[in-house]
Formats: sequence, C-alpha cells, structure tokens
Amino acid sequence: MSTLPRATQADVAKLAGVSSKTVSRVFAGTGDVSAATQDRVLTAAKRLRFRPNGLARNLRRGGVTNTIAFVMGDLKNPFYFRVAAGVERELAASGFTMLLATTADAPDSEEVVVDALLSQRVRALLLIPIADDQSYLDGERQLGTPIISVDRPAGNLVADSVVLQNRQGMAEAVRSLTALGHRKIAFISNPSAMYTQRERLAGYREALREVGVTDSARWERLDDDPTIAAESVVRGLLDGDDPPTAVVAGNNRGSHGAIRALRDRMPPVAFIGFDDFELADALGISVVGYDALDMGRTAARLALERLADPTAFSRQIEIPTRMIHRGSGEILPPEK
Amino acid sequence: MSTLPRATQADVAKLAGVSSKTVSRVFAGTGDVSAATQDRVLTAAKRLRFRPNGLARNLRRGGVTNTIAFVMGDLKNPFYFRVAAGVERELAASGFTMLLATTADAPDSEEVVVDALLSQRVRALLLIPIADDQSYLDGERQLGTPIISVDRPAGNLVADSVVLQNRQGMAEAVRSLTALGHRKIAFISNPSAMYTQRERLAGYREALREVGVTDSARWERLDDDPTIAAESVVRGLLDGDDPPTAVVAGNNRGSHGAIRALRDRMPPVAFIGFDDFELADALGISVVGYDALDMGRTAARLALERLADPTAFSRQIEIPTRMIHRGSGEILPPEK
DNA sequence: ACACAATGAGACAACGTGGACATTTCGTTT
DNA sequence: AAACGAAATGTCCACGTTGTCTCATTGTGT
Repeated sequence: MSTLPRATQADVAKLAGVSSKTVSRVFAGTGDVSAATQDRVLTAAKRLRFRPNGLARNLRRGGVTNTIAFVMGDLKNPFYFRVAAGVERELAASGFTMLLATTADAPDSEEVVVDALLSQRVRALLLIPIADDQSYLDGERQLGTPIISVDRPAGNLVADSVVLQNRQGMAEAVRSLTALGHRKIAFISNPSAMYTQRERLAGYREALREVGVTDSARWERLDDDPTIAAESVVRGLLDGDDPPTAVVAGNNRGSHGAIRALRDRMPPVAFIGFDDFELADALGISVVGYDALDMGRTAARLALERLADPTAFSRQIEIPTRMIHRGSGEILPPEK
Repeated sequence: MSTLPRATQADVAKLAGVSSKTVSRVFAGTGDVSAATQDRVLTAAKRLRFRPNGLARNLRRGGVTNTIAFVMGDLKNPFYFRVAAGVERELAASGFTMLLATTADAPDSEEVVVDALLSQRVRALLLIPIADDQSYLDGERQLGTPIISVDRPAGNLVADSVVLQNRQGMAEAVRSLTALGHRKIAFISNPSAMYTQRERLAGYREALREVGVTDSARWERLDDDPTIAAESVVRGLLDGDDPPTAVVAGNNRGSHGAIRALRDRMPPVAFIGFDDFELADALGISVVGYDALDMGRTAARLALERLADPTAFSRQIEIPTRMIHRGSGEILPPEK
C-alpha cells in the first residue's frame, strides 16, 4: 500500500501535452479552452488524481481565503453549539467555510489560538471572548479583518458584536414572578465573573427593586467554581431558614441542577430558567428563551457585511429574548 | 478608517535593516539569530503588524497543513455536536485545528464539500457519510490522506471507521423489556434508510425472535419523512386496537416524541430510548447510552495514528453502548 | 600568532498557482 | 484572396515563505 506522489498542474500538463497554464484555465474555469483540450486535460488529471492546490491558489490571489474562523471557549454547552450551527449555515450559504476552534476555556490560550488562525489568513474572525481583554486584536482589525464579538462584548476593542438581551430577559422573568406575589426569589448561576451572568443578575435585581425588594443579596448564589453543583446549592437554599418561594437560574447548568432539586418539592417552588432546552415543554419548565441559531446567523452576517464594507461604523446587535410560560413559573407563593 | 497594507517578511526586513531570511529565522525559531538582531526584527514586525503568512509557509513546506476536516450532515443533532467536541479536543491536544463543514443533509453536496476541503490540503478527513457511496474518495486515500468514517461505515471505500454497537445496544434494551414479560414492543424511528437505524431495527428484531416473537412488523414505525412527528406516530399506535405495552425509540428525535406521547398515559407504557440526553435522569427515562465524546476522540485518534503510519491495516472500531435503567424501562406490562 | 570551529546572516531558488501579455490559429468579412 | 478579429494556447513571473549554500565574523586552543 504505497503512497502516490501528489500531482501538480505541471504534471497534468505534461501528460496532456499542453502548458500548465492551460491546465490552470481548465480548473479555474477562466479563459477559453477548446472542448478537445479540456477533455485531454481532465483525463490526464483524473489519471494522476490531480486536485488543484488551494494553498497555492490562495497565496497567488493575495492571501485571500474563503475561510472564516469561529472561536469559542468550549464545545460542551449545547447553546454554543446552536450558535455554531447558525454561523455555519449562514457562511455556507455565502460560499464560506467555518473553521471552528476552541480555547478550552483557558483565557491565556485565547490569543495563541486566535493568532494561529489569523496566520492562516482567515477572512474574518467570530469570537466568543473568554479573556478580559481583546486589545491584541486591534492590529488585525486595522488590517481590515472583520472581527465580531459573540455573546459578550469584546474588551478594549472596537468590534461589531451580537449579544442577548440578558438584562431585560431576566428582568421580565422576575417580574412575572413578582406579579404573582413572589418576593423571596433566589438567583443561582456561575461563574459570576461572566458578562452574561452579571447582566442577568442586574436584571434580576432591577425587577426586585421595582417591587421594593432591596435585600436580595441573601438569595443570590453565584459561585466562581463551575464544579459546584447547582443542585446542592438550591437544596441548601430550600433547607435553610427562610427559604425562597421561587428560583431563577442564570443559565443552563443552573437550570438543570435546580430542576433536579425542585422535583417533588412540597410546597412547590416556582422556577424560571434562562436558556431553553429540549423537553423543557415535557417537563413544564418556564424559561427565558431566544433563538441561538439566529444569534449565529446574525454574527456571520455581520462579518460578511463588514467584509463588503470595511469602513462602516461598528454595530452592536441585541438578540431578543422572550418569556416562555410552561407552568413552573406560574406556581403561586404558598399562603402565609 | 483606512485599511493598512499587510506587511511581509521583506517589509519587516527592510525596516529592521536585515535580510528577509533573518526575519524568517526569527519567526520560525530556526537557526541562530543574535539577541540584538532578534529584537530589532520583532520591533519592526510589531510596528508593521506583521504576521507570517501561513499559506505561503504551508505551500513552501510541501502543502502540509495542520488542519483536519470533519464533515457531517447537519449540526442540529446534539449528538453530533458532542462527537465534534471530542474530535476537536483530541485534535487540539495534538496541535491540529478542526475545520468543520456540513453538507446540509444533502447527499449530492457531500462530494462538493469534501472536494473543496481536500483542495485546501486538509491533513486528514473525518466524515459522517451521508451519501451512499464514498468511492470518490479512493483517489485521495491512495495519495495518503487518512479518511475516517464516523457513525456509519463508508460505502465502497476502504477506510477506518468508528461506529456504535447499534445492534447489540438495541437488542439489550429490548431484552430487558422481554425479561419483564413485554411482548408487544413498538419500535419507532426515522429515517429508515440510515445505517444506524437499520442496525438498531435488526437488534430489536433479534431480541424479539429470541422470545418467539416473529410478527413484530406491525409494531415497527419507520418513516422516511423526518418531518413526521414521532409524537403523533406513538399516539396512533397506542390509540389503535391491540396497543403495545412498551415502546423503544431508535434515536433522539423518536425519544423526545415518544416521551411527550407517553406522559401521563394510563396504564403506563414502558419506554427505552437510544441516545442519552440531558435531564433524562430527572424524567426517569431509561436509555441506551454511550460516550459520544469518546466517539469523536477515537475518530480523531485513528486519523492521527494513520497519519503516523499510512501503511497500517484499516481498522473498524466499535464504541460500546450500555443500558441505563432509570425507571421508564422497568414498567411491567399490565396484567392480562 | 595561527589554524580551525562555531556562530550569525545573506543570496538564491522553489513550492503550485494565476495574472499580464505575447503568440498562433482559426473562421469570417469584403 | 487578403485582411481582420476572436478564440486558443503559451511564456514568464510574482505571491511570501523557507531550504540550501555561501560568506563573514567571532571565539578558542595551542
């Protein structure tokens, strides 16, 4: 099982009895080539298993690839997956390919990973910032590479961005609970340092303040350690003295833990999660939902538009959230 | 907001007062360069926002990239997402980058997409086959590109592959039902043409034959149209005359539909799904589970190993499945 | 002081392709 | 039949990098 050498245009040309430029013309589809010549070239190419070298082609064309990179912290979260799906779909529709890379949630590796991608001359960069500072990208931005920040704003960098209505979404959820009479509402989430969680926490506090609750700190559970299970945190809250009558979660992970902790709890505790998930309807779980696929598509579209007009003003787009009522959020507080 | 020109080694060299080869040495980390010279080069490079051109580098080095492509039909299914995560993790650990592409579930586009990737000189190709025939890849295989078929075997092509123990997994699930006395067991899934579904159906039939049930066809519901909701299919079965006492699903989609249809059904109907999912434990759903992440890692590892030894025999690896009992599969058939 | 090795740095070519331009080969018009 | 324009093909070189050589400079041991 030996390995064949890779053929070039020159090899094909020799076999077909033409110049390499003619082979180039055949494969690039440019210029006029007679049907007979084209035939001979294609036959020779097939025999040699020739395939044009995209690297050389892109180099010759001025280092312009049709690849767009999407960098995220980790692939574990299904939310990011749908975002990626949206990006891919939009890019594919425009003839681009998505290069997906992760930074293993390590802020230090972000720059390294991004650098490697930029060296490969990706046409644009979509990034879910994980480090606090993206100023290292400013040089590349000045070179004309579109940089789109996804899910969180970039730090110290002018860039287009697509984020969720985190604050409003969470505020709306909490308001729907306070409207039912809930006042002791717990907020669980982690890690606390993350932009999205900070925003959602702010929305939570805002809605509580509107009904005069200002001492919510004792219901807030934000941990920096992502390995702390939300389930036990919620159990701890409920089993303490003065337990909350409702719980909201700042993200998927929190929701799943809370749902486990709240199952069959008597009296029932109201719950609303952030991020919709499969079978939430079967479980009757109310959530703050949004279109993750659309978020990806929007980010990709921003990149393509900036590619078309590099001088446009940078744009910040917010993807709307919407409260989805399924029962768990409509549980009334127990009578006093 | 004008766009800066992109600098090359030559530009940096001129500014630093050295030859371009010296710049090359600095950035490639090869050869001996004095500290003073290195400093001047790096300063000049920073000022010009220079970043080495990976395209040119790869071309010069003989068209060898560090990119490995993973092609799948669609990103919608969370299962594939975890496979992709596994691939990415394993590749990243070895210094490779994953290029993710989809074929939009269109068999015709598979070859087009793959061809584009191979033109970009990806180092290896991981593929979830969607078309029936992958013989078009044979030429590339002969050129030494590792080709790994994931989740399904490749058609008409010698290739390494990683698949699940579909047949055994499903047989085990059905056996656990027959052991409880179930005989009327429905199988729902789609699309029927897919390899995994054919295998799982075979496992289902095999387990039923072991207890003397040979007329299972009336309980089998495989539809080619993926838009047909599994939920209504299951409802139809249960509301017909002679309803099944247990249901197994061939995949995620089937499970979700079945779970909705079976909720609060009296008398309760036993259920086992294929593919584990988040919160299945909270719902008490028994499933045939497996490690999707491991599947991706294994596929990536196969590619890396073949890269190291292109002449090795091709390998077919099976990822084990395991029955996870959570309650829904342990419901007894109603007394006659 | 001298030969010799080690180190630092440059000149040049080549990777495979496509752009610019030149040249040949036709078919068509008058 | 001469003249002309379009079609078909070829030549040469550059894209940005690095491998191979070559050469200059410095240090080392005797």
